[in-house]
Amino acid sequence: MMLLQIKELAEKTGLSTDSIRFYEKKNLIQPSLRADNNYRYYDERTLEKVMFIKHCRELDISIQEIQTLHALLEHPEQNCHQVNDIIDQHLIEVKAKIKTLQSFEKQLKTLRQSCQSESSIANCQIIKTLQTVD
Amino acid sequence: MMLLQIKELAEKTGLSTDSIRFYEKKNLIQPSLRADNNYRYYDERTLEKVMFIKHCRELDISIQEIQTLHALLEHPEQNCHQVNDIIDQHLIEVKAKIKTLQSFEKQLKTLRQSCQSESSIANCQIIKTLQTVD
DNA sequence: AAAAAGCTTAGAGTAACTCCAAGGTCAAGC
DNA sequence: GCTTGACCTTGGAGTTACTCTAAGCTTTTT
Repeated sequence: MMLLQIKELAEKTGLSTDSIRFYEKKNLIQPSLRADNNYRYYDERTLEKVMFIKHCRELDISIQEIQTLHALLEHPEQNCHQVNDIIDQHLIEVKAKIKTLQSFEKQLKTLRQSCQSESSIANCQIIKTLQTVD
Repeated sequence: MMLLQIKELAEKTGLSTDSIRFYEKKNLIQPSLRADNNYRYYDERTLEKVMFIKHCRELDISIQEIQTLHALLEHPEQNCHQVNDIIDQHLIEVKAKIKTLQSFEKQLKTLRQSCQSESSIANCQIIKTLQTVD
C-alpha cells in the first residue's frame, strides 16, 4: 500500500494543501496515518474521497451538502433516492441563481443603453436612475 | 429640512439599520448630524445616496465598484465614460457567472440522468462518477 | 553542516452583511 | 417621579470556502 504525503495528494487531485487541510477541519476526510513526525499520510481510499469532494465543489455543491452525501456513503446498501434528491435540489438552486443573474443582465443592459456616454456625470442617465428614491 | 433617524431611513430605503451602519463603516455614507445623544441623523441627500447603493447592490455591483462610482460623483462635470465602463465591466462579469452556472446546470443534469434511483448507494452511478480519480 | 524543501499549527483576511450583547436615551403611561 | 418599551450606541462573533502568513519543526539535498 502506497501512502501519499499531503503535497503528493494535492498534486494528484489538483487541489492545494491548504484546501486538503481545510476539508479535514470540516471532517470530510482524515489522514489514514499520522507518522511520528506528525506528518499526514493518505491512502488510495482518501484520494477517491478527495476527488469526490473536488468534483462536487466543481459543481458548486456546498460543503454541507457534501457532508450529507458522505453520511449517505456510510450506508452503501441503502437506496440512493436521497443522493438523487440532493442533486435535484442543487439543480433547482443553480437554476434559480441563473435566473437571478439573467435578470441582472437584462437590467444592466437597459441601464447601460440609457446613457450614450457623451454627457457629463451630472447628467448621466445611469446615475440618475440609480439615485431614484422610488 | 427634515432629518431622519436611522430606523426611518431604513424603512424608507427598505434596508436594515445594520446595513446602513455597515455602509457607513465602508465610507459610503455619513450621517449629516450626530446629535448630543450620539444618534445618527440623515438628510434627503443621504437618502438619495443610500438608494443609489441599494440599487447598485440589487444589481450585484460590489461595494468596491460603488466606492468608485461615488468617487466619480465627486466630479459631476466630468464626462461619464467611466461610469459606463464600470457598468460594461460589470455586465461582462455577470455574463461570465451565467455561463459558469449554465455549465454546472448541464453537468448536473447529465449526472442526474445517469442514475434512475432504483439502485443502492453502492451502485449509484452518480456516486461512482463523482469518485473517479481521472 | 548548512540550505532548501516540506511539514505542522494557529490565526488573519476575503465579501457583504447579519446577529448578539451590554448598555445609554427617550417618550408615554401611571 | 418612575417604570416600561422602543429606539439608539458600540464592538465583536458568525457566515462560506477557502487563501495566505508566520513561527517553528523535520527531512532531504548539497
